[in-house]
Amino acid sequence: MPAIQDIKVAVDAVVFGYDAKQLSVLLIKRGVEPFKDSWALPGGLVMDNESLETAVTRELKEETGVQIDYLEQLYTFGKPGRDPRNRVVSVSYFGLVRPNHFKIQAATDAKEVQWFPVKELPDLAFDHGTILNMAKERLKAKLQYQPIGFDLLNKEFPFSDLENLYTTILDHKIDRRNFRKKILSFEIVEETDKIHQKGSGRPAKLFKFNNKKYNQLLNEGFHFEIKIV
Amino acid sequence: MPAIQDIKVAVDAVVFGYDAKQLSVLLIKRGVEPFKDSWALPGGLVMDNESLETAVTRELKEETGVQIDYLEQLYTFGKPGRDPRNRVVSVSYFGLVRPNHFKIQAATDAKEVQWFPVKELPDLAFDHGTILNMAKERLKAKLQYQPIGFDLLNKEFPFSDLENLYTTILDHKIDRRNFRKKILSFEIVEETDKIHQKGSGRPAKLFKFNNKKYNQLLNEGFHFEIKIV
DNA sequence: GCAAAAGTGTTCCTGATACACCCATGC
DNA sequence: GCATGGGTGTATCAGGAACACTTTTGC
Repeated sequence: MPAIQDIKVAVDAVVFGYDAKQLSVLLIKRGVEPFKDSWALPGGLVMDNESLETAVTRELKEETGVQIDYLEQLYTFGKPGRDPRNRVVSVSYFGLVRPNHFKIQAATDAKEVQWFPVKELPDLAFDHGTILNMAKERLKAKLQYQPIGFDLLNKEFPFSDLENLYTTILDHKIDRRNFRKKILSFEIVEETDKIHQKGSGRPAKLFKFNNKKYNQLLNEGFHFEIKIV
Repeated sequence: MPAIQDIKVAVDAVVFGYDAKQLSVLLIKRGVEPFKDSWALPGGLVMDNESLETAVTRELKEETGVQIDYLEQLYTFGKPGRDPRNRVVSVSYFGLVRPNHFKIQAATDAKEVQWFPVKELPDLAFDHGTILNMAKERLKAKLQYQPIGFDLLNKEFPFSDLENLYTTILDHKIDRRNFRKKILSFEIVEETDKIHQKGSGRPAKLFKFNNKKYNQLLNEGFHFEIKIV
């Protein structure tokens, strides 16, 4: 057993947002060394008495001001040398926010915060590029077997938003009729009596995800699945 | 930022073995406080200059003597209070071993090592019961979308072993003909020219998993899938 | 010859895929 | 009246599920 272990524990978050047919990631510009002025994932050291989840939520709030709608653990990165100063083990998280929680504001260690479309990412500090890639894979995979897409849309959304979300993130065409049929067959989205007008074209009914119904179906052995490719 | 962080980093491993139609887990009896004489997952503190994977492998070798055939990260547990002494964040791993690597031998912090059938588990130290449950879920899920079952069997195995492995771990009946047809249709297992005699009954051809072929198919977009339930 | 496990095909049915036209609105 | 996006049904096809008898060996 080592006499005294000298390793720090940090958390980092990859937070995705979706709006205007674009998938974006929340990044901060570091205000302190190392990698001062580089773009990086929001995150920081865990405090002695808070849980890992509390730490991510706190750091996100402090550094970016975003309110998170979905959060899960992604992976833990701990190779010696990933931080040039001390050994740091980083527990990374994967988060999603709705468009109306997009308001951001930099503070503490972050001198800037910005949403970057995933197609136009800057170089990232540390091994954050690796973490981000893993998060993108996770998002693509999960979209196909868990209804997490709804956490990227407004609570009430036109069907075309859902459809665009899938085609954009998975980068694949979908047959509109079959997609709608499939989603509706799950009986986890409900029609509302609201109607949405988007400039030109026929107005669209708004739908909403019924989470209670989803959990109930889960208990009965239901399995969400949208296969693309 | 906290002045000085006081958190330790550990690794723990849930190692599964399969033999004689039983799924077993590798546990150690702790030789030191806390939880002295309790059964626990093998693991321990990470040394300053080793990676997390190296740490698990080392601890497994030291404490149990097993050689691991498959290893992946499972989840990181870090709630304050999970260790009665210090705050310890544990990165847990999920491992599989083949029957012929079943030889075990206790050492260092472990005063005993033993394979426990998952149906007859003792109470575990710390939150190791939770970790073990998550590992069981992961195993069940992965069996259905990755060919990891082969890492629990001998390199060359009769088809019935594979079939029994699936029925045992997933706790569900499978149609022998459909199962064989499905697996063979993937073209990732090959017939060998060996034959295996198991007491009574007709001798069985031995098959082996072709990992190169599997990886090649993966690149072509192949997706392993055995759906049960 | 009988007990035990291995090996093997066909039918049916469900669910996925492919595909094109009409509708409601703004300008 | 035309441009824009929304809404809808059917026919075909592929893959999953159900199902039982024959073969080879040991005793």
